[in-house]
Amino acid sequence: MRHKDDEKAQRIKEAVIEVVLEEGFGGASISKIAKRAGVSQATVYIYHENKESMLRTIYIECAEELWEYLILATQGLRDGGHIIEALICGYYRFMTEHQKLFRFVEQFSSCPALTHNCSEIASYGKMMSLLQKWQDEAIFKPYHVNNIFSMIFNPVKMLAAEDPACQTESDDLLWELIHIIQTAVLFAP
Amino acid sequence: MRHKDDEKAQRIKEAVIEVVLEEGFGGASISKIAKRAGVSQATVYIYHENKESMLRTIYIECAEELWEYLILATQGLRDGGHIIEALICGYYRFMTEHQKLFRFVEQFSSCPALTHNCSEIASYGKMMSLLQKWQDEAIFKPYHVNNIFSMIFNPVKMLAAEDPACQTESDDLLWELIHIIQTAVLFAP
Amino acid sequence: MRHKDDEKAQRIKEAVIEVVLEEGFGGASISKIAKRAGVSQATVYIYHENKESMLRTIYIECAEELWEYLILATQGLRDGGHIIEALICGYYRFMTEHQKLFRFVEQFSSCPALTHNCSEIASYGKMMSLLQKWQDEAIFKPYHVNNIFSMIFNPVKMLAAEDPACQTESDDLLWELIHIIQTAVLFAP
Amino acid sequence: MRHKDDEKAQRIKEAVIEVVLEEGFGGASISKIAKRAGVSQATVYIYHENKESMLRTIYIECAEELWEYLILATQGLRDGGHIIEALICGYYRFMTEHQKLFRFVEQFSSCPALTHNCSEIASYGKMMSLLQKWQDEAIFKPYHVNNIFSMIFNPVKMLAAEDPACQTESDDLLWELIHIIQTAVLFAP
DNA sequence: GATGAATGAGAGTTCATTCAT
DNA sequence: TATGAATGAACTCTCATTCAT
Repeated sequence: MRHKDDEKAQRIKEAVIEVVLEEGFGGASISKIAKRAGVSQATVYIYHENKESMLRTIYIECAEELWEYLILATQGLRDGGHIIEALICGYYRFMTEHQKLFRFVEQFSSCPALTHNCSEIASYGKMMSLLQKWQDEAIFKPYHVNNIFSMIFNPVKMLAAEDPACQTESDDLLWELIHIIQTAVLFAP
Repeated sequence: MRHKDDEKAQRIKEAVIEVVLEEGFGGASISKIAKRAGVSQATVYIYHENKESMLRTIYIECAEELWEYLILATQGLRDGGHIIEALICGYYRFMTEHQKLFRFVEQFSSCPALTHNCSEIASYGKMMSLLQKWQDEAIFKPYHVNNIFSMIFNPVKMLAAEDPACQTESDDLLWELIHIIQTAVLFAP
Repeated sequence: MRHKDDEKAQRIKEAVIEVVLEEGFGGASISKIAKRAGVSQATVYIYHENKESMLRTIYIECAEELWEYLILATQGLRDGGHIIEALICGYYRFMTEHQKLFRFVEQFSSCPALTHNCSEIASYGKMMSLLQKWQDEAIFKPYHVNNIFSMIFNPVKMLAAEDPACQTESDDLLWELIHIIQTAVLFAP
Repeated sequence: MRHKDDEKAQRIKEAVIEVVLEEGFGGASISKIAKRAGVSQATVYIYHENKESMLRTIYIECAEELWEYLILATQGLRDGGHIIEALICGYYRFMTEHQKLFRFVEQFSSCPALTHNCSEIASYGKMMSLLQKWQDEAIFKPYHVNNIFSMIFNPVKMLAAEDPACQTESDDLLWELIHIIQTAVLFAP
């Protein structure tokens, strides 16, 4: 299961994401994935033990990528306003710049039948610890960290669904949202 | 495709929801659904034209149920604080009381391959209009209605994922959340 | 199994013929036939014991119709030339005027799996006897009656396949064919 | 859909022909065909895209075989009497020596629902050209080539239906038929 | 006489997976 | 490492047929 050709592994990963998004988990067959990746079906089994583990592996990689991106985006920041701006903007930027990847993660994580043994996303845990740390430092109001998390990351998701044509309007919504969350979660200056 | 036996239709609907939640959309086969509903596979096709339209029909029914429930919960309310409380509490109550149904809707709506022609949920539109009306009446702060919507309904979803054992903790989180949103979206009293 | 509504029986018969011609025997399902006839599937079983016997019954009716038509067309004729003209012309006329019915018979009779117990077409036997009688009367050359039969009825079939647009050309072919067969089967005048 | 094992392809072809003859097109299921060929159902789909194209492909192969056989049988002949003898005898011999194959072609070609896009039989066209050539050389009487074709090939078909027990009687009929057609289509010597 | 509802059986097709090459 | 060929199991869906109304 160790591989020579990392480019082939990458092609398979992209194929999985694209096919899942286009056809749903039901329609994402090894045959379609292999065709899209330009390899034979048997080759897929050189890089992955079976279909389930393939999906899980790729999901975890994608989720890690998302949270690591956000952790990086806040590195060194100490001001609450900047932190929230960095998180929401970063989340939004990731969403738009890696649309497929992001949607794949969303779709996967909302399916209990798939997620039920995928709590192992390291950088998600790291992000939770960061939030906790910032709260310990009294950067946020003294709310439960879960609620802080929800307030920061859930509302912005809706912008992913928007018509990507109206870029300007999306930007307006985004900055308004940042302002709302800042006011809600931070102490007045 | 016309029916007499509404109880059979109901059994099929429940079976669909349960099987989808247990096995995901990929694993939800007609055979499993029929077995769970206690009818023959062929009978499923008396009540639904095909699998895709079956899933869509049931999804729309469930989504309508959710939003109608919330519309009812706010009927007659005129105070911003009460409205937000009713919406968030109602959402939470619906989530816990109709857990399967709710999770089915969530899972379905995060799958683009399925949703792509399901924008036809009437009472979702009605809810948006209500939000707009309240905002026209200056009950909410003058934010975009989309952001209002996101703030109210997205954070509370996270509570659905919580361990349902700690009822008390969930309640704490809920009331804190209501308070946060009220402060964020309403004018100070 | 005796019926009131002969018009319904007729509608079913026509539906069978049309559906078989359009979809082949493989695609001719009771459901399609019933829909085309404007009755319920169950009603078909009031008029026919089962699918196989339905097809056989209708086939025999159609075949009888064809041969009876030809027997009538030669009634009273005593001259060889006229007889052959009447048979070939009659066959051709039947073919074009009852195209569906004729093609149904052709298709059915070339399928051994269906015909294997349908040798019971009375007027086909009568036609063979007529040919035998005419030969006994030395109207035809002293060939085997089977060959006489083949010569008269098989070549003309090909005209059924022709482009029905070129009516004139078909007519030309027909009259030439009649002439050929007359010369081949009759004594020179 | 590319193959290595031509013997397997051949086994499938034979299975198709046999099952179609025994059960008709309606009864010829992939499952029966696969069982008869000694392969799994899925294997059939390695050699053929789907059932319809499988039947069509095999039909065309068989029809080509028939007409090529007859073209070969007349190669080098220049005398009208010999040509007609070769064609009718050849047709009859092919019919008896490749009975299954022949009946399969007959049954298939009389089913409009199947044939509707199978006019692509190359050697059938070649045979028509040959007939035309012979007629241009004044070997046949100046009849339409379609009628010549009908006269030569249609009557002999009937012998395929005869009880194959009476070999002697069949031979009698055959030679008589050849004589009839020769007289009809050729100039008197 | 007529039908809507129901179903077991089976249709064609695709699945995830294996293995010899 | 990579793959074409192979397959048992499972898929969605339709079949011919029955029966209570």
